[in-house]
Amino acid sequence: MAREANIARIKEIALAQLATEGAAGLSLRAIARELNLVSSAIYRYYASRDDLVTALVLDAYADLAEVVEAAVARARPDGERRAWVAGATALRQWALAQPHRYALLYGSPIPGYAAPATTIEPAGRVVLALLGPGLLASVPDTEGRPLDSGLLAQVAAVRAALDLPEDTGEERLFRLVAAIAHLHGLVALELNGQFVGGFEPADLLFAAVLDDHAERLGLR
Amino acid sequence: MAREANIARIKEIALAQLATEGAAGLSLRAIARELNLVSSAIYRYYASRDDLVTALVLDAYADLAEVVEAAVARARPDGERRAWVAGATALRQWALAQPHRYALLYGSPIPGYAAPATTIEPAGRVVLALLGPGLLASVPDTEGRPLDSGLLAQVAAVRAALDLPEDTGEERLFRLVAAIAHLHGLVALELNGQFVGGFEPADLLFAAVLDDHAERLGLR
DNA sequence: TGTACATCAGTGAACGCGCGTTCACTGATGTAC
DNA sequence: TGTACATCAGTGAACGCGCGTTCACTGATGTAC
Repeated sequence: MAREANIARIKEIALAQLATEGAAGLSLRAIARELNLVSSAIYRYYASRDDLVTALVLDAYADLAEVVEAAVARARPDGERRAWVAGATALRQWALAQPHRYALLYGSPIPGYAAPATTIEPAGRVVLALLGPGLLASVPDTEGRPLDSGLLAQVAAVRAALDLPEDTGEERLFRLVAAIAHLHGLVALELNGQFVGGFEPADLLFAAVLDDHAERLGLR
Repeated sequence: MAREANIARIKEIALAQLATEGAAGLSLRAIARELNLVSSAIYRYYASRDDLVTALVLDAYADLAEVVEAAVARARPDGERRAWVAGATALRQWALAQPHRYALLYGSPIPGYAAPATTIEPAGRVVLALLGPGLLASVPDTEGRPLDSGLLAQVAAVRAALDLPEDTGEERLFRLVAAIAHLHGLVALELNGQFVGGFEPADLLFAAVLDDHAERLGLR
């Protein structure tokens, strides 16, 4: 059907705009122009600019989740540690290759745009992909200082949001959440480059931090 | 002098815009309107929109650095560990109180705006503030696995960029850089809230991670 | 096989709005002699 | 003390451009009988 091909073209052009102008500069008129269409014709495909943005967000989450899932699946035979590193590295590569899409998902919010509730679950899928089917289970449960009870409750909320098994230890989950936050911190630093003038954490630092978390998570 | 008061007013209004419209929506005309000025009058104060943005960026770096420096200085008598936690917490509080300014410095880049070289040094000042006058020295030098040599070189680049003493151990510096990346990762997560639908890492998780880094850095 | 109708992608004009930047200018204030 | 001049904040009009969204419409294609 030509309709689907057109939708694909629209998204493609929209992504190119995202890359050059940023999310705030995404313009339906400019897309129409590039498609040799009259500006109002876009409304046959998306009811509004925000609708298009939402479509891009959903696509990006799905795409990223798939990439991470695939990487984790490929590495799992070599152990959960390798799987963790592979998943995180896949996320980083995806972000480096398509910084505009990463920014769309994890960057500063787009002024005037509020992501609808439909994006919550796909966002969770990325986290689940990083955790993988076996990572959670293979992190040992106790280690180091015990967690504050309030913190336990907070972490339990993540468990609920992600629909993880009831018996997932909060302490394990806490360490995983912290590791994922670290992951995003490094990626953001690398992408925005605003950390220390000109310095990019890059491959090695990234690998070292991942490794460190693997060690502390007790993965093998 | 009235000039300085007007510059202050302009910046004030610009910050308010930043908060509501985001950096991409910052408009000289809107500022003029709010000041009951004709739009061209703004050009008596800033040569262009980008100039104004740069002024806001410089202000934000300076302001943040000051806040962190003060917090670190206050806590130092209680030891370097407290100083680290205090500095990081100050950064987080600043970011939570003024998310738009944090986004201006560490968020996704503003389309069409390239920060001039004059912003590099002020950016470094924030990192230096977090490191504090004594933190670097009080982190023990060796621990755990030795670092890859390429990574050592990368970390040495940070040392040069920040103008740190020649004898600053790379391994120490690496752990500090990683900790700061973690810090930004958590803050970005808390601000953007896009991590796991609706979940915010918040106080306790933040504190636990900071504490963890303090432990691993060997701070007391 | 042929006709009547519905569907739907795309048109073109318009509404009402925004923006950054330039330019020649006015008019008040401050400075030098 | 008074005059001539420079400085400079602010004016108002204009240039040339952008945007999202609505609306009545055309014309081709597909569907039902």
